[in-house]
Amino acid sequence: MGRPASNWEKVHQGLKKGPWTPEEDLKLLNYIEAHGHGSWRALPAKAGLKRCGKSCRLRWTNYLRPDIKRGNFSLQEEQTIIQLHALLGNRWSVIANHLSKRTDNEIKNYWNSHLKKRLTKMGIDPVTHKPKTYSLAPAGQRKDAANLSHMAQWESARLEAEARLGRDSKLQAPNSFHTQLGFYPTAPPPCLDMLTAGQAGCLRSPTDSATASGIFSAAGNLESLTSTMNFAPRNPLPTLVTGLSFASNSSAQIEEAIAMKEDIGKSMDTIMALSRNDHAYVAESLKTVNENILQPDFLDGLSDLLFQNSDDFNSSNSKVDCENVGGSCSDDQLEENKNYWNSILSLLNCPPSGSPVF
DNA sequence: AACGACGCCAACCGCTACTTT
DNA sequence: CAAAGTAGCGGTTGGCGTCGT
Repeated sequence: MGRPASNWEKVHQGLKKGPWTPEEDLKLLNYIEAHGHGSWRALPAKAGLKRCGKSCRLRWTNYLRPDIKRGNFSLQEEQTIIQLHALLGNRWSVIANHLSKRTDNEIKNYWNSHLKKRLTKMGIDPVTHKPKTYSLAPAGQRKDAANLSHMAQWESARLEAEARLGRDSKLQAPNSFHTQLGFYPTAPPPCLDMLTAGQAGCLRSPTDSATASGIFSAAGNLESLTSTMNFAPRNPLPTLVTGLSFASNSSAQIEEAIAMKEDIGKSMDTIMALSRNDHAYVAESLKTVNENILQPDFLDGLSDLLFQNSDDFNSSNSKVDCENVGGSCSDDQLEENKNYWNSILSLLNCPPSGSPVF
């Protein structure tokens, strides 16, 4: 008798499961090289494979794709994964988007089998990326960290948008080789610094969330941002606006900066250009909208904000952490922490391909 | 040499989001 | 606008290799 077959079993009756043989790999590879993958569901029959389309897609994306880097992770890659995981959590596909040539599955496995344990050994909670004693910290220190958390929320959303645009751009700008194969390798997502600025400008009060929502909706592909941020009710004064105050020392300057950044929100053309990877248009448009947004001062201010927060954090929680692991906090370690956040910033401000948009 | 414990990683499978009809 | 189809994501599983006893 036994249990009734599940839906999956009904659909996949007679299909092979388990490890792929070299013959199967070859069939799949040959077929995709000749015809592209097209519809994954239809592919197995056409390619002469007794597998489901999903299995073929997974085998291709995680193993056979020619643009996959295999082997040990470099120190740089490890650092990137840890930093992005601190911002994004288990959003492996978004993280993978920033580690060219690595698959989300590979990163996920590496995290679970290596990095998670390493962080745990170091006394860091791999989920929150905070020292395990963090919850005992005084309220003021937690507030500083909360600011960082807000920052992370924004950057998380931005990275998600980048990943989305990256995916979309694969569909929009294939080269002949990829057209032939029917797939597109990881394309450099356009730099969304303007979105960061847009967020800062448009979200200075809870009521402005509607404006932001409109912008993201108009951008079409960015719509899901609104669903992941949860910004307005909980964050009446988003951290990035505070970040602006580091770039502009007087309130008049802040207002001016905010007003200018709202121009970006109004510039739907610019956003649409961004979503279609029309970098030249975006660059030109931004120049006319607000020349100050992407000035180094602004980003430095943002960076300072992080440093200030992390310095506070250093002087309290991180020191606790240092003591926890059996040492004391030196200036070097503080500097290291500062560099940690600096590297996050630089990571976020540079497309993974290293190709500057502006 | 045999066995069990453990770790790694490819693949599975269910769920969700997105697209098409 | 709803339903159906499709693709993508992420948690989980199971097989295989390695190491220790």
